[in-house]
Amino acid sequence: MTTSSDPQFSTATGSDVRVRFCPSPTGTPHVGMVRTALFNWAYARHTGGTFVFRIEDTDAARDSEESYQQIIDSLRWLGLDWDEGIDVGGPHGPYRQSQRSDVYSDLVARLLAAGHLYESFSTAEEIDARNEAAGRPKQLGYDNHDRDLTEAQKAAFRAEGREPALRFRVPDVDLGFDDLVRGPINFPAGSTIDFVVVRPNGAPLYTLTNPVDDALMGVTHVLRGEDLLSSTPRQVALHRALVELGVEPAIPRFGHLPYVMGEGNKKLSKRDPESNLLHHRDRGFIPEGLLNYLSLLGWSLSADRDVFSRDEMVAAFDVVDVNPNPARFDQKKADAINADHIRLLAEDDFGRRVLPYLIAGGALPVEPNERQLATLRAAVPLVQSRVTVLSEAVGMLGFLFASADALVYEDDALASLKSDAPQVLAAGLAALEALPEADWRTESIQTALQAALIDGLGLKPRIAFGALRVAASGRRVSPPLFESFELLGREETLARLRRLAAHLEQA
RNA sequence: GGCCCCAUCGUAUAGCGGCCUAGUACGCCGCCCUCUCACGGCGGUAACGCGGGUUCGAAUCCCGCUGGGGUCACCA
Repeated sequence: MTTSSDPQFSTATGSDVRVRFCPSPTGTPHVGMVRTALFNWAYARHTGGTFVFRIEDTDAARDSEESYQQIIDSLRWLGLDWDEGIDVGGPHGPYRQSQRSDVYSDLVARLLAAGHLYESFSTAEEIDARNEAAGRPKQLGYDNHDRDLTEAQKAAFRAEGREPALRFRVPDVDLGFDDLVRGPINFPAGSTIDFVVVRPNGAPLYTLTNPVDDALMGVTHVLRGEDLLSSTPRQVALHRALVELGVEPAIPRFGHLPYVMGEGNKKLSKRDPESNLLHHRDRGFIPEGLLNYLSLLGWSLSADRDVFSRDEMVAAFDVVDVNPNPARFDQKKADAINADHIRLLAEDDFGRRVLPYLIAGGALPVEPNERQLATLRAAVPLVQSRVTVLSEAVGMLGFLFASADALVYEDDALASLKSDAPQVLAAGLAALEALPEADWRTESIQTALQAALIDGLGLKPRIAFGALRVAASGRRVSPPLFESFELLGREETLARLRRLAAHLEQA
C-alpha cells in the first residue's frame, strides 16, 4: 500500500450532517445507550441535519424482538424522533440489518473482486496452536496466515468439508483519524489484524454491516461509545475500501463518547438497576429530567446552569464540546434534576402524568371515579414540590383514597408519637367536632386546632400536629395537614382521629 | 502483555496562558422559613495526581512518570 492517497473524511458541518443511532436489540435499554441516542439526536437537531435510526440485528442468537420493541418505545417516550429509519422509512431502507442480506452480498462480492477480502479457513484452535508453536502470546490472535493461500490449498480445505470465513485484508498503513471528542488518534500500521467480516455460513458480521450501512446511508458523523474506539481503525480501513470502490464519497468523522460508569471504577453494568432505562421510567423519571441528566454526562450547557430544556440543549449542543472523561452515573444528582423538572411542570400536566403511577401503585383504581379525580386535582399542588420521582406520589397521596378503617399506620409514624398522643387526639377531635360542616375549610380548621392545641394546651406545634398527621395519613410525612383534612372531609377526618385514638388505647 | 483512551472538590462539570487566593450544581454540614416532609433563602465543607520543561506568567501548552479504564471474538 504505497500508492494510496490520503483518506478523505467527511466535511459536512451543517444541514448536510447525517448521524445515526444503531443499537443492537439485545437486553433491556441501557442509559448509556440512551445517552448515545440523545447526543446523536441533539447534534442532528442542532445542525439541522438528519437523524437516522437503524437496527443492527445481525446476531440471531442474541437479538430479541422484545428488546427491539423496548428500544423503539424508549426513544418514543423520550421524544427522540428520527427522520429516517425504523417505521418511518426513507431512501436507504430497509433499516433492519437482518433484512439487508442482498445489500451485503452485493458489497461482499465487490470487495472480494477488488481484493479487499479473502477466504480464511483457520479455526480458532489452529490460530492458537500456531501462536503457541511460534512462541507468541495467544492474545495476539489471528496471524494473517491465510492471506495468500493458493487455489490448490483452498481446494484442499474445501475437500475436507471446510467452509471459509471472509476476512478483510487490512492495508499496511497507519489508520488514524481526528476524533471529534478526543482529537487526533493514530493506530500504527501493523497494529490492526485482518478481521472476519462474513461467517463461514455466509452471515455478515457487524464489522462489515456497520461501516457498509454507514456508507450506503450517507452517514457523515459516527457518534458512539468509547467502547468501540478500538474497533475504529478496522472501520477506517473498510471505509477506505468503500471510498475506493465509489460506494461513498468520504469516510465519516468519528466521535467517541465517554463511558457511563457505575459505582467504583467499572462500566455501568447491565445488571446494575440504574443502568436500566425502564427502571427509571417505572420509578417516575420524566423524559425532560432524564434527558437533562444524561446530557450532563459528558456535556454541559454553561458554567452555572444545569437544569435546562431539550430546546436549550439543541440550541447549544455541539459534539466537539463533549468531555472525553468517563462519567459516573449519580442517582442522587439524577433525582435532583428530575425533581426540578417535575416542579417546572404545569399543575395539570403534573396531574396527568402522576395519574398512571397512582393507578400502577394501587392508590387508585384503573378507572378512577369523578370524586377521586376531583380530590386528585386538589391534592396535586400539595405534592408537586414534595416528590423527586412520580412514583413517590403513591405513598404521598394514597391515604386520600383509602377509607379510615383501611388506613395503614407506618411503623416510623407510630414510633414518632409521644405518650400524650391520646390527649392530643381527644383535644383535636373535640375542636374539630365543634367545627360545622359549612366551615370545613383549611383556614378554619387551622384556626380551630391552633386555638385548642397550641394556645389551649400549650403544646408544641410539632407534637400536636404530628399526632393528627399520623391519624390522617398513617405517615410521618404527608402533604400539609389542614389541607389534607379539608380534602378528606369532616366525617372522614373525625373517623380517622377516633380510629387512631382507639388503636392507641388497644396497644 | 500489545494497542488505545482518560486524569479539576466525594460526584458531574466550568476553565481552552494572565479575569482562578479555581466558578456552578448534586451530596454533605449549619442557619432561616415552617403544621411534618419537602420547596425556598443564606452560609459552610471540599479539587487542579506527581515530576520536569516552554513562558514574564500554566489548571490551561509539551515530555516523562504514576494511576485509572477499554480492547485484543466467526458479539456488537
